[in-house]
Amino acid sequence: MSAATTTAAPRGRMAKRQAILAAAFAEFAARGYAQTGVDEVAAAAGVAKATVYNHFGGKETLLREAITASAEQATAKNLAAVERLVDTGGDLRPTLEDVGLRLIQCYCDDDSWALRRLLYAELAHLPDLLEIVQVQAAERVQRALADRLARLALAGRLGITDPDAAVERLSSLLTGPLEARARWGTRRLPAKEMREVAAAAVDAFLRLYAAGDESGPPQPARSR
Amino acid sequence: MSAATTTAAPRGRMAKRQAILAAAFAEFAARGYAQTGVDEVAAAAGVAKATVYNHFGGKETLLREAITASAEQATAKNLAAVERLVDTGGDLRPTLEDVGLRLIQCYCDDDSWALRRLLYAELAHLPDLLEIVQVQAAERVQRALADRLARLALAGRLGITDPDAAVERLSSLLTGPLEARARWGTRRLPAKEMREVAAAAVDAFLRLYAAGDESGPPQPARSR
Amino acid sequence: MSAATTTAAPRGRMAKRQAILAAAFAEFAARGYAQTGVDEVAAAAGVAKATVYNHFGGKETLLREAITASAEQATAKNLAAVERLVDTGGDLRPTLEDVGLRLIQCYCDDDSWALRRLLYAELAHLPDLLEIVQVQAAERVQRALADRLARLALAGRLGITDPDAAVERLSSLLTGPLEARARWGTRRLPAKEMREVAAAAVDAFLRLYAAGDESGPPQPARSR
Amino acid sequence: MSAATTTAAPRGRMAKRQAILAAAFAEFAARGYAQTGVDEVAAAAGVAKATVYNHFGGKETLLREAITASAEQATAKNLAAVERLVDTGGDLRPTLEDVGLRLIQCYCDDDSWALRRLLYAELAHLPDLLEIVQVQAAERVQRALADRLARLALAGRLGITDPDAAVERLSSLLTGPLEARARWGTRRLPAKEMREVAAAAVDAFLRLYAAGDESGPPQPARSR
DNA sequence: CATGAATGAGTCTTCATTCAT
DNA sequence: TATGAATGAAGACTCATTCAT
Repeated sequence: MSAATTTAAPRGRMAKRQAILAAAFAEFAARGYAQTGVDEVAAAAGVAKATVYNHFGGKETLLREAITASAEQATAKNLAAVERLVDTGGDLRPTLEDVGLRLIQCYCDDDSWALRRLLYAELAHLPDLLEIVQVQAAERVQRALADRLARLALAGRLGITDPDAAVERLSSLLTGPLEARARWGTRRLPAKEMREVAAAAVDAFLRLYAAGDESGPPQPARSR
Repeated sequence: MSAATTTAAPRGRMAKRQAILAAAFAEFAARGYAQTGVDEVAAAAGVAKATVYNHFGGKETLLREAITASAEQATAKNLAAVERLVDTGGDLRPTLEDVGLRLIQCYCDDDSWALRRLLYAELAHLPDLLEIVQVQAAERVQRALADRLARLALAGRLGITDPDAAVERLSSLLTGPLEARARWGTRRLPAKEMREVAAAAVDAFLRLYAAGDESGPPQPARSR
Repeated sequence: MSAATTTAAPRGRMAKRQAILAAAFAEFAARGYAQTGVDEVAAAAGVAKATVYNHFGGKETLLREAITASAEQATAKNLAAVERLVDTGGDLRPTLEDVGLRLIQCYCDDDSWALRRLLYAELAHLPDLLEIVQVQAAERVQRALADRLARLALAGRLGITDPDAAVERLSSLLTGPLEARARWGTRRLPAKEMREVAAAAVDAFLRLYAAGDESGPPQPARSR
Repeated sequence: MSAATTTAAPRGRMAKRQAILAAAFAEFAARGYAQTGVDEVAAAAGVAKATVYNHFGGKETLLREAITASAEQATAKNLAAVERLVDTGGDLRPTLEDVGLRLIQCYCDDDSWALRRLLYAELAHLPDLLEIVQVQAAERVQRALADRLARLALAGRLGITDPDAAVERLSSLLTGPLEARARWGTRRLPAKEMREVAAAAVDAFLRLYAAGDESGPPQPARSR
């Protein structure tokens, strides 16, 4: 998507719509929503400015739809990663490390950083964006991951009582270190460092939730 | 600071400067940098628009200085929290929970969310802001916390080999859950939930780094 | 052109461009470049301010193009006057007086004064304007006049050796008195006075360059 | 005067006033009246901005007084040149050439060009400036020159009937070529070229007004 | 439907001028 | 009187949006 800046004029109508969306996300991500003019988006998409209005009606809708589309793509990638968390019968650690690494790669993707930047920047301005991303994207991934962990617990491979709490811990251990290490998206993490973070997170996670260890989280039922 | 929107006209020159900075941060945080006019900042600070330019020379400098000032305040609060991590001789858990809770409170402070929003939003636009906040604020707190943990390890109270890695884990466990729970700053966490998160994080941390447990992190020396 | 201040909204695109140019020259001439706002030019042209920017990109370009256009018009008028200097076979004096009077009328035209005012005022600011006017306008007229005088000399009607020097003298005698008499454009010269100046200049010129009189200018080849 | 840009802080009150006037003329001449801020004048004069207002009350007065002062200096120089036009008994030509050259030098002085630029630029804006310069400066010089020519005519050295007309011709021949040659003040005339112009003008003048030649100007009494 | 052209509202910035010390 | 600070009015320029073709 970040490569859609210059496109050969698309022929179909839907192709034009897609080109505009892609250009919009790329430009907004590069310079920020307010700093990007509709002209620039139109130019990057290879259409006239008025065409953007014909398709989306206004700049705000354009942002909303561009963010929604991007969030959907990101969610799909995350879900694909989670779906690799299957019990192969062997050691769990390499499987978890693989999934962890893939989730980290999703998190560190350029578009992913751009999406978070746009969200943070415009949250105060467009609060309903939160709904889209929180409910449609983040929670779906969390739920899918919780499902898989619950299944592994049922199978006796992990000592998990509260899958939601376990997911929260695993996610925190995976993504917590990334903001600082990737300097909020301005530095590209080398693959080696990603693997280290994944390994460290999975190691801690396994020590916390070893099979047969029912000590789990100490709090009573979580209040959420 | 978020209450300084309407101020009785301050008398000294420095007082005016401070009023402008406070107003700028509050207004930028509320509506975003690009969406906020210098007029609005000036009005909120109770000065004329030109006075803002006399003091700061332009809108961008205003943002820079407002962010720097806010980051300094946030850093001071964080450091104060870290400094409460002293070995009282008794059980470590309540001390860690107290410090953890305070760090969470810092993280969940309105100004803190506002600061992160502004940073995320303008990072692409003003990359040097990262230096200020990353080096002057985040790393300083991390280092201070690592120092304290190292001291506790030396005293045999924690089984820590690599203090930096331990800090990374503790921070992740403490702040990782907050973005989703606080809905990126649009929901105010109840005190009870903060305590829960702190307790859960400290519990996991203590289980990972129990005294005498030298298993610690599995990787060799971290590559950063 | 100085009457184009209020125009019925022109329909074509070029018509709008011309209207803006005319309005710009009139307004700049009336109040000076710096004292005239783009709003005023736009209002006088009957278009929106942004339209001015769509066409010319900025205030400075607007001035440049307005001056260029005006200089072209003035040059055309001057050249038309010069072209009337043809050898009718009869007495040369009335022909020269007619041409001289026309040149004086060009010089004393309101737009002509305005053009000189703008040029003088902005020369330090926009030095390349000199090129436009000096080369494209003044020198073209001088050359055309020199050509005609040379032809008359060849025909034995005037005793001219160096046509450039002769033109310099004729121009000086014609326009030299005008600045003071017209009070630098703030006073409109009566037709009678124009005729007097023309007659006096031509009389002196004819006495200096009577046919058969080869005394001419005393210097050797001019050093320019 | 054009060297007064940086001044050691003057001590007396009048010295300060003079420094401000000199700085004002220099700055106005360099960048134009509207483009020059009062700050810049104050800085160039080495005083505070408010001091300028204490002395002159406003920017417009500052321009008026600076122009007046400069015009007085220019007039003095011109009058000094004219006063050298005395009958030495010998050939008139070298004397006239000397005076003519000096007048040309006055005309081509940097301050002189700057003065004309400012006048032209602000004439529409401040019409009373014309009075100052036209009456106090130009006409005084013309009258002084007419007086001298009349005296030479009375002495039988020149064939002049109407001294005003003769002055008009002499002035035109002297200064007419200068605008184009000096490119409206943007090119500095070499001394050789000044001498050429002076010689050519005087030669023409002497041929027009040779002693005993009473043909003079052909018109009836001039209508001014 | 796609587009080039036009626009009105809004923003940053400057500057002549005044005031308190 | 001289000055540093403050200000209100004004101006250049931009941009999201609409209209005529």
